[in-house]
Amino acid sequence: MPTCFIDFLSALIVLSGMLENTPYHHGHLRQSLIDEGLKALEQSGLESLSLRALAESLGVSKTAPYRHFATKRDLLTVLAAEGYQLFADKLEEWEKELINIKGKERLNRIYKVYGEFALGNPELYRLMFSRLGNSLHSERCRINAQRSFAVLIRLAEGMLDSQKDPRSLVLSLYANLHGWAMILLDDIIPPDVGVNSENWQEFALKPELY
Amino acid sequence: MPTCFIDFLSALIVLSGMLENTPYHHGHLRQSLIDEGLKALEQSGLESLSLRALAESLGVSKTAPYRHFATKRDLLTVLAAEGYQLFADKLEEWEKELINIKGKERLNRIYKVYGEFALGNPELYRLMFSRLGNSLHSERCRINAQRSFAVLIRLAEGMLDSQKDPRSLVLSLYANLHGWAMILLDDIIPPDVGVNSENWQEFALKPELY
DNA sequence: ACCTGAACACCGTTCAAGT
DNA sequence: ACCTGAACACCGTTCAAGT
Repeated sequence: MPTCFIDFLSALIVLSGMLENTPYHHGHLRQSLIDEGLKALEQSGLESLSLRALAESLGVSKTAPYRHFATKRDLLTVLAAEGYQLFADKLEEWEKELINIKGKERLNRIYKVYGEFALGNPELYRLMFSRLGNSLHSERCRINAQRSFAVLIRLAEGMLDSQKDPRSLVLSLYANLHGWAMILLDDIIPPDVGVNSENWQEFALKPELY
Repeated sequence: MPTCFIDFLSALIVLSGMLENTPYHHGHLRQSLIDEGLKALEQSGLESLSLRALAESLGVSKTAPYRHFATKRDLLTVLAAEGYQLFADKLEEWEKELINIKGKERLNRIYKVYGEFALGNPELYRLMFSRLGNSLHSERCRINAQRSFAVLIRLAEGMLDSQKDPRSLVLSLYANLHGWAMILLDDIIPPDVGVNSENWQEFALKPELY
C-alpha cells in the first residue's frame, strides 16, 4: 500500500473526527488538561494531583494526556507558567494602585498584596516556588518571573528612604515575603507566638527598620 | 485450646526469635528504618523516599515496616523529629561559639550557621519545614522546634541596637532565614541577579538596617 | 511479638492498535 | 492526528497466615 494512500486515509479520519466532533476525539484536551489541572491543583493539593484522575474527570482514557504532554512534569511546568503569568499580571495591576502611596504604607501594601496572592492560590504558589515548577524549567516561566521581579524593584524604589542598590534590597525583601508565605502556607510558625494568616504583617519587617 | 497456652507458645516463639537471632526477625527494624530513612532521604530526595524500597534495602518484606509505623507519614514525622532535635542541638552549640560576638558580625554568623544547616541537610530541612514534617505533628518535634526558637531569640537579643520586642523581631528574622533557605534549596532565585549558595549572605538583610 | 505473602487500589509511562 | 487498551514497573496499605 503506497504511503500517500495511507496519508490520505489518515487525513480523512482526522477531518471526520474534527467535523463530526465524535466522542472519540475530545477536541480541546490540551487546554482542558490545563484548566482542569489548575482546578484540581487547588482542590486536591499539589501532592495529590494525578494525571490519571485528571484524564478520567475529563472523560478520556488514562493515556490520552500523553498525546499533549510528554510527562506529568511537563504539565506541571505549564501550570506553573500560568501561575507566573497570573502573578506578574496581578503585580502590575497592584503597581498602578500603589503609585501614589509611599514609604511606610507602601511596604505594608506590598506585604498585603504578595500575601493575598500566596494565600489566595496556595497550591499554585507552592508549585511555582518549588523544584517542580521553578522558573528555570521554561522560557515562559522565566519571562514572567522576571516581569514580577521588575515590578518588585520599581515598588521598592518608591519606598526606600536611603539610596541603596534597590536590586540587592529587593532580594532581601523577596526572601522575606517568600519566607512569610511559606511559613503561613505550611503552618510552620513557632509555637506560642500567636501569629496567624490574619495578623502576620504586624510581625513582618517594619518600614522604620530601613 | 486455652488462651494461656497460646500465649505460652507465642512467648516461646518470641524468645527463640530473640535468642537465636534468626534471619526471620530483624531485631532493630524500627531504628534501622529511621537510620536508613535519613540516609535515603538525603540520597534520593524527599519525594522519592519509599517505604517499600526502604524495606527492601534492609532485607525485609515490603510490609514489615507496618509493625513499627502505622503509615509512611508516621515514619516521616519521626524523621522530622530527628531533624528538629539535630537542629536544636546545633543551634545551642553555635550559641556558645557566638557568645562574645556582637552586633553586625553576630548577624552574619547567624545567617552562616542557619544556612549551613539548611544547605547541609537539604532534604531533611525541606521535610521539617513542610506540611508533612511540620512541628505540629508530634510532641517531640514541637519541643525541639521551641528549643531552636528560644536559641534564636537569645542570639537576637545580643545583636540588636534597639530595645524592640525580641520575639517579634526574631519572627521576621526567622521568615528571612527560612525564605533564603527555601530560595537557595529550590533554586528560585530571580534571574540575572547573580546570587548563589556562596554569596547569598551579601544580599541578605544587613545589620545596619536594624 | 514480629514478619511474610497475597491482594487491593492506586500511580506514571510505553506501545501497539484502533478511528 | 488523536485516542484506547493492555501491559509494566512502581507505589501505600490491609489482612490472614506463618514462626
